Amino acid sequence: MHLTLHTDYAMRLLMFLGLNPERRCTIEEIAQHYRVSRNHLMKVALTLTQTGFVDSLRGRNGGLKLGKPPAGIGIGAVVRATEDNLDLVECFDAKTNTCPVAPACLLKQPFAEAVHAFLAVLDRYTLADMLANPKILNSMRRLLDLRE
Amino acid sequence: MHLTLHTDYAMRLLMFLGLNPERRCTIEEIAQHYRVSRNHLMKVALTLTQTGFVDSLRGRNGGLKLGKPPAGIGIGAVVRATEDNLDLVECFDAKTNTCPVAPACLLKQPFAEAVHAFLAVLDRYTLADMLANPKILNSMRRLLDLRE
DNA sequence: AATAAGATGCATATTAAATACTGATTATTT
DNA sequence: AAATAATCAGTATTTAATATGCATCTTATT
Repeated sequence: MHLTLHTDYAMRLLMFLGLNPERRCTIEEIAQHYRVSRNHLMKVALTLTQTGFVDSLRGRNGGLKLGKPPAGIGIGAVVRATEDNLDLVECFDAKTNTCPVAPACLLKQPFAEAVHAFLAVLDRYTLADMLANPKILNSMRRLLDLRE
Repeated sequence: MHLTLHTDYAMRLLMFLGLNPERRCTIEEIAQHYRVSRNHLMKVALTLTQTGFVDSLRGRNGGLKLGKPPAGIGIGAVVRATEDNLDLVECFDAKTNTCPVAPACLLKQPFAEAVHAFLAVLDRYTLADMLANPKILNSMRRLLDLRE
């Protein structure tokens, strides 16, 4: 059980923007900072833009900034937006299910409840919580300096 | 985010054994019942045998039966045994992590907590709960009859 | 001895995810 | 107006994880 890199990158991107609130950051620079595929990050940025977590501006001097204040960006909401398949087991999706016992099976309930609990925990945290530690800002700055 | 078929099949296998407590069932017949790969199910059976959830006997008249009473088989424990990679994000595993911010990042904590909550819910259920609905027995019997 | 079952290891196929590529669109600067 | 720098969009390719298949070995019963 794991989340996709899509979600992982989404969180990193949001953290980067949260640590640089005074300006627009380009996808290019964020990708370089994390040493991550620029193309993939671009799709992540698109998802986040379409869901309103990020505000994008095209053209020269364009780039990304947060679409909401960090305290308004819930981790659970981001995961729900970026992780498109939260169906834990085959039988969660009637379309693809092949298990003949599914209609009478009692397994779905606890799994659904477990996913709910999982997201409920993430809903208690926001991007602001992720930025609370001053060490992270220093660490990111240092890494940026090293690279340049 | 999803569990592997390995876990899915493990639960189905345990339910089948739980519904047929009076005899040993062969992997072959369970695979046929769910219309599932016999080879894959065999590996699932091995995992469950090695972790004690299932008791296996080789040779003629051999087969599988539950290794413990249904009320002693927790869903959370089964998931932990069959799902080998519960590392939600890359940085959970220091060996494979590539994110340069990981040491200072605050993201790990909420995700770890969320997985914990997820498993805690499953720990509240046992195989006995899954077998509580008489409809499932009927449904399985009917499907078995149809097939033969 | 023959047979029927699980155990084991290796090989292959399938699928989802990640990445790369190409071109289009938009805005700014000169 | 032209050049440039950025995001947006769609498609194709690569890669890795998962699932499946196959061959052989071991064990127990008849």
